[in-house]
Amino acid sequence: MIARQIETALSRAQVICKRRGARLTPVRRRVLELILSSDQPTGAYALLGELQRGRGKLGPPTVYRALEFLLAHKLIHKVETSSAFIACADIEHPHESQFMICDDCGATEELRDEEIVESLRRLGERRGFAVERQVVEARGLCPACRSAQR
Amino acid sequence: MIARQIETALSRAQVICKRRGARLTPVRRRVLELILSSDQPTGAYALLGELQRGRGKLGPPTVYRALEFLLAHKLIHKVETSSAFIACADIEHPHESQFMICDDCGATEELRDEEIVESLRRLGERRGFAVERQVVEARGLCPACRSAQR
DNA sequence: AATTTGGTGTTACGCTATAACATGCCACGT
DNA sequence: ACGTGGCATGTTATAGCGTAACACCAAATT
Ligand SMILES: [Zn+2]
Ligand SMILES: [Zn+2]
Ligand SMILES: [Zn+2]
Ligand SMILES: [Zn+2]
Repeated sequence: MIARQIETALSRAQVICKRRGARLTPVRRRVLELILSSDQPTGAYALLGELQRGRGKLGPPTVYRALEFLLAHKLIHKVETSSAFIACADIEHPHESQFMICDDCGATEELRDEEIVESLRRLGERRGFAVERQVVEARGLCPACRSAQR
Repeated sequence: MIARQIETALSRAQVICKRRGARLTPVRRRVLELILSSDQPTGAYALLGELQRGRGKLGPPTVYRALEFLLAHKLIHKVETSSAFIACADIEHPHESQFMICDDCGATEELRDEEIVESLRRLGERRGFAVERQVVEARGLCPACRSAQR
């Protein structure tokens, strides 16, 4: 993402937080900025490394707490199979989403398919299960790597 | 699972491996047995601990290599959001499956819904993505914990 | 017999995540 | 202004998950 878009996204996040009485503090804002800057999912320790470039030595809890906040407010998603974090593509409308992850280059795309969301929710309901969170990730090869393979 | 069923499952696994020219060695068989014995997903280090009770000190690679084999042959599944391993409920028919995991008690159920499998595969295809592996996990509250909460 | 292959043992290390406690900051009621 | 309670952050230590690299051995292949 380019600088211009990042600023816009940060402003929007700021507004959303204010509306909810939540505080997008400098640390949290900076972590979100770092995640927005990368087009691929970023690991917690990579974020920590970047954070430290500005503020000297910091411990993992600092970044994990910021991540916890950003996750709670759905400003970012966690990609479970990569143990990494990615900016949400539509923070105005909290949602469940799905991810396509390339095993070759790591490219990760956020998708939204209501059919899958509903199927999974219904599947749980039928069993008396109250689904709170969905993790749906498809791993494989992206179009680019797919054609490069041959 | 009770001892009787475990033996049956192990025998079936043995047959399947032989058919494929794969070797279900003592270590691998033992790890599978441990996973079958637990009705909840088991972590690699818990398995390692059990393994050591019989064979003295062993390192993590021993158990991770066994897990790698069992996963490759679809005798077990990995529950990504728990970093734990669970026996497959139908090893005769390799498949993609989904999991319902209780955040409260850890109870984990393997489901099979072809609709979700197909939706996700098609979703990938539409984007030129070749889906090799699906991770579909729903976290929430199981029926028991749900009623216990009130 | 020599070579190859696959499985295991061993050591060491890296990455991911959290517990526990200390410190600092700010809003609020007095 | 003062104290206080709540929240965010800093700090240290440790737990949990996973793999690289190399050594060894036994069975299969030549
Ligand atoms: Zn999103
Ligand atoms: Zn790719
Ligand atoms: Zn299964
Ligand atoms: Zn439960």
